[in-house]
Amino acid sequence: MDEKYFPEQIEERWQKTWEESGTFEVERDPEREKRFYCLEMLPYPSGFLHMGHVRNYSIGDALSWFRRLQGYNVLHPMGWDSFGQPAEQAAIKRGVMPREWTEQNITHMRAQFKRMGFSFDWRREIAAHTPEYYQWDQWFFLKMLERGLAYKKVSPVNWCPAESTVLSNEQSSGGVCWRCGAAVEKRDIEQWFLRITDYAEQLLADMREIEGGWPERVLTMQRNWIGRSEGAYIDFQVKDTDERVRVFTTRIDTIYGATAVVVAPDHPLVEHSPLKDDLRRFAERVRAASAVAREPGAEVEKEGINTGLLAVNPFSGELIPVWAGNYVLTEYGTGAVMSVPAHDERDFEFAQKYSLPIRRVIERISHDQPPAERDPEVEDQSVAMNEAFTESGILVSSGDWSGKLSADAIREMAEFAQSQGFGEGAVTYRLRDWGISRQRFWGAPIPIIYCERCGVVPVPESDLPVLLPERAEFTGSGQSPLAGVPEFVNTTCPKCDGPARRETDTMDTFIDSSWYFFRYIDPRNPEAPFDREKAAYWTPVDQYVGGVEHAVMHLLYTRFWTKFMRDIGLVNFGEPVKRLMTQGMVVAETFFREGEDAGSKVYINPADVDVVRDEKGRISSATLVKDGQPVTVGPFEKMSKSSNNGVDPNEMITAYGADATRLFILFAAPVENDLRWQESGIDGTLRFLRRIYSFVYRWRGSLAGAAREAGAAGEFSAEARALRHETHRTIERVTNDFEGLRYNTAVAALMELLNELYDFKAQAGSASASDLFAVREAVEALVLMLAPFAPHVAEELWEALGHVGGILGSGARWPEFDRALARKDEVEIAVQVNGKLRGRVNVPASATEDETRAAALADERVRAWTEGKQIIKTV
RNA sequence: GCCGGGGUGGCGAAAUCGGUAGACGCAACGGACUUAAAAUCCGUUGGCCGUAAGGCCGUGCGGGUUCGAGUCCCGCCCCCGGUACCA
Repeated sequence: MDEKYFPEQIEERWQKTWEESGTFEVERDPEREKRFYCLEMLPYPSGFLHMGHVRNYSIGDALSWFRRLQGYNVLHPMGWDSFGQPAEQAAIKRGVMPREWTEQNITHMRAQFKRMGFSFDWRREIAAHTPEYYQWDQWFFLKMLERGLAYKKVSPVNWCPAESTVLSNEQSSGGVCWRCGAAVEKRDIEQWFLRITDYAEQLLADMREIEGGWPERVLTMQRNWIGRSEGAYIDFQVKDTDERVRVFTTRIDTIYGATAVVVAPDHPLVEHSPLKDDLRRFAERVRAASAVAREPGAEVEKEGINTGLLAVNPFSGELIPVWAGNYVLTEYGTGAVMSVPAHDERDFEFAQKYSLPIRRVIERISHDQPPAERDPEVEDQSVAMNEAFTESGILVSSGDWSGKLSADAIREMAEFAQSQGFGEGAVTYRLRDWGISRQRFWGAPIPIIYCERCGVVPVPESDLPVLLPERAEFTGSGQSPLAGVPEFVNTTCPKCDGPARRETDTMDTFIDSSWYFFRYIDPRNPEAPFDREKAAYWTPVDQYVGGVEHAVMHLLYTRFWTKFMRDIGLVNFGEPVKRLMTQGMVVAETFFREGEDAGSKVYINPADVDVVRDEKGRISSATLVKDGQPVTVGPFEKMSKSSNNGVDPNEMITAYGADATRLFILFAAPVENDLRWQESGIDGTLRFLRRIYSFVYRWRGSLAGAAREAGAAGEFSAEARALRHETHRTIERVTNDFEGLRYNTAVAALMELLNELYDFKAQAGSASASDLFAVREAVEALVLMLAPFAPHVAEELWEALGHVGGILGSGARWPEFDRALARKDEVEIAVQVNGKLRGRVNVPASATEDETRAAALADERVRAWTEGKQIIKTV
């Protein structure tokens, strides 16, 4: 141990020790029932670690250390989400092959991870782009195909024009590409789908199992995304044709108020319209308009055309017009609605614009008077209503159904429709099947062969993996580069041996990440994706940590995938993750100058800026170091290339050490909050590490001989008792904070304990045996509790305190607190008179209410406020 | 619009059950040490009034419950995230 704290030396030394002694390598051990699977979302190997990564993995790493110290067998693995777009972009731009590019990046990033000192079991490392991994993607695909869960169809799909590829609904949420933000277009393309909709009901119902363990907002987002809607299908006969138009409604009770049927512009029914040419033009226009990315919240003007067709309301027999409207969506429900202007806002707006009748058929329930039956002759309420009445109530002007409550009518009318053969109760979902075909090279090939004679033939399991070729032409044309590799495309049919062609699309990379954490438990298994026994021991994941941006992508897909794995007998549960933590972003100040073009900004890296602060510490101005001229101070933004406000973790490690960097990132804000990066903050945590280091340095000689048993230390002085109280109280707080992942307060508690140690009156070298015992107890607890945050320095200090073999190797355990010691034997009670703080008194913790009251009343200041008054009180 | 989460010092934040608001840290200011700087150590730091003792005010706004409200209830405002012609 040096006199001064040099993070670099310490960190290098312990990283080497950990690696050599396999400190974080674990095996399934059925004897050890206490096991813990701690997982963080695997990174895309972009080549560089950023602060978001550091935060993500520091959170998981701290928890892993905590559980290890508690005696758990902890699985904490790491791997690479190494298929994907950027590798292919690099190939297009710079001609480097995706595999080469990716593997270089992995090498570089792995070294960065090691430099952070994260406690991964590196023997279990996996990478999605290796055939040993992606063959199981292909295997799962074949299993889904067998079970009818994978199918191919032509459908309008989301197309990202910037990246020339198809996206799933989840990946184009909000009408923009999840990766690049480009407005998504619709294209008709034949592609493979997975029937995630078969699991819609389970995905909703099983949320009960993870409620409390997952953030409420993630569950809400998934619930909304699945979008379950209960209602009924109703068929309207179209006059003078054999066609029926089927609508979906959740408000069948309002059907007597339907004054039109409105269909989507490209609904098949419009072919029967006498105005079909106009309608086709209308459909074109609507289609073009919807391809433009819209501002969220911007409402599109409702437009429609009367098709000239008439439909029969099956309940009332009434003939109503059929319109085509831009507000009816092809992809939801049946692409057709019954328009009830009186009771639906959209229909109301549409009816007003096109002067359709508005007929009220639901009244608010009133206890004073029965609902008035409307005069059928004057039933148009266009004047009387100035907005739609969308609540449920009691039916009026609805034939035999009048007088019923909405809830009853909804049920009974659906049953009636079914018995009459013109409808049925139904549940629809917003969730669509998962389109997984990508016109990409850098992904797992879809294991399908097209034979002229046999048609679509799955690749036999024994022929897996379907290997990606080493090279291809990268043009960015929108067709898979695989199509241009004849030795890949041309093959023979597994059934008839005749000439055949391979599927050239690859799988969505979200398939890789849907089950990767099961591969960690058995990463080299050549026979199966993983061993069931091993899975039964390690999974489900106890704690998962990652960004919230995956709420309706990865986190939904992986729940679906797990349910499928359960159905084919690989696991015996349907929820892969018990607890989920979504960490906040790392944000930093931005600085910029006006660019050449009006309104454009040139962002300047914070490292190149000098800031001037006013006496309150607020930034008052900033100048560019290079030229001394002022720059504009912008808002805090997520660290990114585009805002040029990223901080390189490598530079932080060089300047402050991995320990201080990790400690700061966990201390500066609660894990779910955004974290404002301020370099001065990391100074504070470095200071804390230096203080604890120099304290141990000063005391280690004296502590070496200190008693390890409280009894041997004899009587404790008041100060030693107070220190022991602080120690045990801190252990209690920190332990509880770990359970709730409240790292910021855990670190604060450690800082407080260190402050107590600095305030402790005894000096190293002259302390009594009992003082030494109290200090030793405090320091050892402090060092062990520091290990999850700053493992290198904790190891160094643990060794300095006389322990051999490293923290985990020495058999150290998370400190236990003594409940009696954690409680104070004397408490300060604040005395309030009429709700105002008037004094403080110290009483023994065991004091009765009467004693406390007496003590309170004896206090001078309290007496001054209670003099001559009657007293009624509580404690 | 709807759903979810928030609003506490100059800043990040704390207050786990309705009981001392602002722990811990940053920044700032003052002091010690130093030829000097860095580092380190000590102190001050929500606002107002007061020489002081002390008092008053203070957790987005307005009400309410309570001996007592950052915390509970009612009504608003604002911010962040998600999402939408979803029938």
